[in-house]
Formats: sequence, structure tokens, C-alpha cells
Amino acid sequence: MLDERKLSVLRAIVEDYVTTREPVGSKALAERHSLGVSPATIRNDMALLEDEGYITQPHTSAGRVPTDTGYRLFVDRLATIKPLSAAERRAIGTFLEGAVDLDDIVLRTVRLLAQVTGQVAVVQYPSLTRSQVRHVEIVAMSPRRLMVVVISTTGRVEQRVLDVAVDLDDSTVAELRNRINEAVDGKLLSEMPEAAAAVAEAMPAEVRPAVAAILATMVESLAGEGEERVVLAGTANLALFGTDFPGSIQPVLEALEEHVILLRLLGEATAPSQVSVRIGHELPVEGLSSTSLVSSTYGATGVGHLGVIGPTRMDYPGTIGAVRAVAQYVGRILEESS
Amino acid sequence: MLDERKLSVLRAIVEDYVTTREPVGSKALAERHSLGVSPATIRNDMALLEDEGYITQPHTSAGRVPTDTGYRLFVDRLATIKPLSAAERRAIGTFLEGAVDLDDIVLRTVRLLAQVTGQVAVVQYPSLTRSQVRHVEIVAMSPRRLMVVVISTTGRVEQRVLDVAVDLDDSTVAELRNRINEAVDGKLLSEMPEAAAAVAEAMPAEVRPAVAAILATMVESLAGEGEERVVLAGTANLALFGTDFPGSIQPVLEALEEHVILLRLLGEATAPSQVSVRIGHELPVEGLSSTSLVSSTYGATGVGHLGVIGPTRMDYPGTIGAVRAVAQYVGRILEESS
DNA sequence: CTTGGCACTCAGTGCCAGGGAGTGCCAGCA
DNA sequence: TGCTGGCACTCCCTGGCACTGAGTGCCAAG
Repeated sequence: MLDERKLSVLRAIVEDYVTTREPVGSKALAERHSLGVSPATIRNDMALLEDEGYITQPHTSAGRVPTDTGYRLFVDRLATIKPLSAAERRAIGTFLEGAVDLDDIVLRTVRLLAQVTGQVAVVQYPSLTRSQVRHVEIVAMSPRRLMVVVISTTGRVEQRVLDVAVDLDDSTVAELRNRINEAVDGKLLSEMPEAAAAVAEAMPAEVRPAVAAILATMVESLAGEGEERVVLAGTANLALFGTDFPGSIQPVLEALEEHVILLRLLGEATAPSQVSVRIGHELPVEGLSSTSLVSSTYGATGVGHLGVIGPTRMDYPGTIGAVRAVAQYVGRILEESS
Repeated sequence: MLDERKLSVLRAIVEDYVTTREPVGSKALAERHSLGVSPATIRNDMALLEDEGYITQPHTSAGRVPTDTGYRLFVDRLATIKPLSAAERRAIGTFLEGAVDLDDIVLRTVRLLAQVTGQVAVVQYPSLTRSQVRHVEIVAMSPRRLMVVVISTTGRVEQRVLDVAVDLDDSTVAELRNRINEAVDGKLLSEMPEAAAAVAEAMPAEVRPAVAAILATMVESLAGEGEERVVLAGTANLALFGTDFPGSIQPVLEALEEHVILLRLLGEATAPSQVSVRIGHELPVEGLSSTSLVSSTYGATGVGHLGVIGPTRMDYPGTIGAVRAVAQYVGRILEESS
């Protein structure tokens, strides 16, 4: 149905439209690309591509513009991902090396990504549920009030204060701390429930219910969804693409403020450790229907997600390359610092 | 120099311009406001107001528009702050009551403020340096690695892990913890340096240098500037005012991403527990030269700042009223929950 | 000091014609 | 069957032009 040449035409249309920002016509296409055929032939191909829904024309006497499905085909079958230049890679490396703690790593990453791609960057903090536990600290602040602090290998530190129904003396707390650390050290946080249950079993009967309650609260509050965080950068870049959005960038900005939604979108990305691209209406969010999301997991265990949001008319090969490279570097940095 | 009527004319110009978004002329002014004089007289007054720099005309045959100094005069001498309606106050109250923890309070506050004013809201987390210390916890994670956790009365919890040069046994740590808590309980974090010094004095000589070092690091890292945080909401509202900004909202968005700058601006506000207004070029930030910042401290000890950023052509009376009201409510909520 | 009158300026609008880019269709050719 | 050149057609965009209306500054009179 679509022979080689028609695909080349589609590729050429996408590439030209991305760079010129203007509907591209048959003549210009024949000139700029060496397709070996005349404009008239290209016109025929374009008519067919339009029938198939890959391109469309804004008005009768204008050139063609790719549709969402056109971009999809381009990304899936036509694009060859641009690897970053050596200089770019070096710049990324040195920029990220300088980070002093986790907050700094995330901040630097998101700014870097925004700057490299010239679009809006989104970085999720390393997810606790996929992190390994490095250390658990339990402190009795008063007889019935405990503070639990969990430190992950990615450097995140989370604490909770919780009240318990029975008095726990210092030695019990100390024992609990030791047992918990022994049980969970190096485990994923998502494996903590079982480990916690085993710990509760081993404790003296009279405190067992209390201990179980503590552990339950702890696991639940630490592994809960509420703990996921994202950071944005480069929203100002949206204003530069103002003309790419029908009407206004207002709905886009609104959607970006809903971090919960962003987290969901990032989480929906398909294959781990591979760059996922979601184009226009493929994103199940009203305000983002004229944007695309290029995202990836990072870290060995897919501990977090990062990505870039921009107009559907974006430089997919370049963006994919950048996202992939940054994700790799961040993963490496996180491992080194753990 | 400026008699009563000229001031009334200025007030009328500001009010009309804010609502209509269009340069206002002498005739329209005479019709819409009962100034008791003819358009010709108003024209004379306007010419004078223009000489004095309070208003300006975009082009020869257009109406007048207030300048930054015009708004300044309006805010200082002409505006009567709109108190919020009873219904609005109730809505604010109930919306904020539902918050479960500090993060939630801040998030709700910033969204509320953005929604009520229809502009960009900025809320600073309660500053640690102005918070009182509720509890300090020191935990030996390993012989030479301590974790210090400080909990403030505003509900903020901050922790640091630090390495020390000498081994500290458990009893020393316990003693240190007790002494520190005794010394700093209820004090402002900014008063901690002296308290810490006293504690160090009282410790056994052999650990004194180590203890002093610990305390210094602790105070410094907790009270450092890096710990201040701000949260934004309503950036999408900027797009609605797109026409108010010369060229693009891009520089504004850029400035808003620099949280350090926002913190500085909030901190520069003059009188505590009073609403501060900074108009256009009064803000020492390039990108914000066509915006105004209406801000206030909140909490009894002025523990944090919050504010609203919008185009210089904003409804100052309404915005000031909203900021004041929200600041009061947040202060109250924080006290209740402490 | 205020007022009405008057001439002047100038942004904004509607209209129209011309240019240009692009398309679809068709007939001819390999 | 598929490619090509030619041709008529569509429609956006631009620039010129006249017109309108809001608004101003100035002046002479009350």
C-alpha cells in the first residue's frame, strides 16, 4: 500500500515541516530532497498519503502538514535517532558530575534536559517503591511517639512521625530497629511488607500487635503514591512555540501544573529502559492534545522517569537521542553516588 | 500641585483601564464617573497628570494609560482595599481547614490564592530560620556517621547526615541529644548558634571539638539559604493576560522558574505582617518589569511569605485584600496545627 | 478656572486587486 | 502501468486606499 517512495515523501514532509514550520508543498519538496521524481508525481503520492490519514492540508491551496498518525509512522519506521555529538555528551557529563546531593542531581538534570531539547523537561524523583533500602532508623521521640526514617540507595530520605497505642521502652525500639535493618537491608521498598511481617512475628508477643501496626503504617505511608514527586523546567520554552498551539498555551500550562497527571503519564510509558514517544491525542489529557511526550525510565531498576514535553511538531530524532543520553547519564551518576 | 479632582481623575483612569483593558479617554471618563466637570476640563487635568509622569498615551490619538508611578500613587493614596465577602472568607476557611500536613497546607494555599486572584500565586514554605524548634533528634547510624533531624513548630522536618572525625559512643550521643533539646526547645532556629555553643562547653573535653563541629555543621546546613522553598500555582493564568505583556510571556515564565530570585523578592518586602506592593520596574528583575508583586508575610513570627504576581494592570484593591485574607488564614491554621 | 468649539492626528477597518504558492486533473509518453 | 508536463483553478496573503471614530491640543468666551 505504501511503497518505499511514499514513505520517503512522508519522511521528507515531516523533516521539512519541523524545520520550516510551514506547510510543505510538492515543488519545494522536489527541490530540497533528491527524490528523483517530478513534483507532479509527488502530488499524487501526497494525495494518497492524505487519503490514508498521514498528512492533511490546512486549507485548499496550502501545502501538507503531518497528522498525529503521520508522526507516529515517522517515529516508528522512518526516524533514525540522532546520537549526541561528543561535545554534547561531555557537556552533559561534566554538568551532572558537579551535583552534591539528590536534590541537586534532579535539579541539574531537569534544567539540562530543558536546555538541550529547548522544550519542557520533566523529571520524577527516584521512586521509593523501586529503590533499595539502605538504612532504616527508628527513634522514640516520646514513649508513644516514634519517628521512622528511611534512607534509600538513591539518596532519598523520608521520615514519618507516628503515634502508637502502647508504651515501647528503648530496648524494644532498639531491637526493632536492628531486626528491621537486618531484614530489609538492600531490599526494594516494595518488598518491605513481607519482610516487615516476618519481623513482627519474631518480636515478643505482648508488643507484636503494636509492632505490626507500626510496620504497616510505615510501609504504607512510605510506599504510598503521595510520595512521588516531579520537577519541571523550561516552561518558558512553551511561549516560544506559542504559534504551535491552537489558541493559547494556557491549557498546556494548566496540565503541567497537575503533577499527579504528569506522574501517571510518565508511569504509563511502555518498555522499561527504552524511550517512549506519545504523540498528540495519544496522550489521554485534554490540554496536551497538541503536544508530544518523549520519556524514558532511568536508573538500573527503572527507579524513575524523565521526559520532555513539546509541540507535536518537534524534532523527534534529536529529542529521543537527548532523552536517552540524559537518562543514561543520570542512571550512572545515581549508581556512583550510592 | 495635584488637587483633589486630579487625584480623582487618576483614580478613575486606573479603575477604568483595569476593567476595560483599553486606554481611557476624557469623554468616556466624564460619562462613566460623576466628576462634575466637562471632558475639556478633564483633558487639562490629564495633560498635567501626563507631565507629572503618572499617565501616558500609547500614541497620539489614543486615550491615557497609567504608568508605574501612576499605579504607585494609586496604591499608596487612592485605593481602598476591598475586604473579601463573607462567602469568600468562609470558602477560604473551609478549604484550608481540610489540610492534613504541612505540604498539604502549602499546596492548598497556593492553589487557593491563584484561584481567588486569577493570577500567579507564590508561597514560601515556612522558613526554618524563623521557626521555633520543637524537637531535635540525633541518631548514630554508624560510629562516625550521625543523622540529625530537626522538627519545627510549623511542621517542617529536615534531616542531615554528617560524618565526624571521632567515634562517639551511644551514651555520648544520648547525652548530646538531651542537652541540645533542653537548650534549644522553643527557640528560634536563628538563635541556635549561641545555644549550641553553650552545649559544646558543657560536654566532656575530649569530645568537645567534635561536638562543636557537629553543631556548627548542623546549624549551618539547617539554617542555610538552600533550605528555603517556594511553590507556584496558576502560571496558566499568565497566558490569559498574554496581551498585557510586551511581546511574550516568555521572560516572565523564565523569571518564575528562578526560585532563588522569587525568594529574594519575597524577602525584600518591607513591613512585616502588612501587604507589600511592588510595581513594574520597582522589581529589580528584568523579566518582571511589566508585572507587579503583591506579597505579605504570614504566621505570627513572619515565618514565611506569600504573594501574587500579575500584570501591572491588575486589580490592586482586590488582590491586596485577597493576599491579606489568605495570609491571615494560613497563619491561623499553622498555629492551630502546631 | 471652566467650558464649548474646532481643527488635527492617527489607529483600526473594510474593500479590492494582484501576486504567488499550491493543488487536481488530464493527456501524452516510456 | 506509472511518470511527467501543462493548465486551469482555488485561496491565502499583501499592499494600497479611503473612511470612520475616538481622542487630543488649543483657543476664545463665559
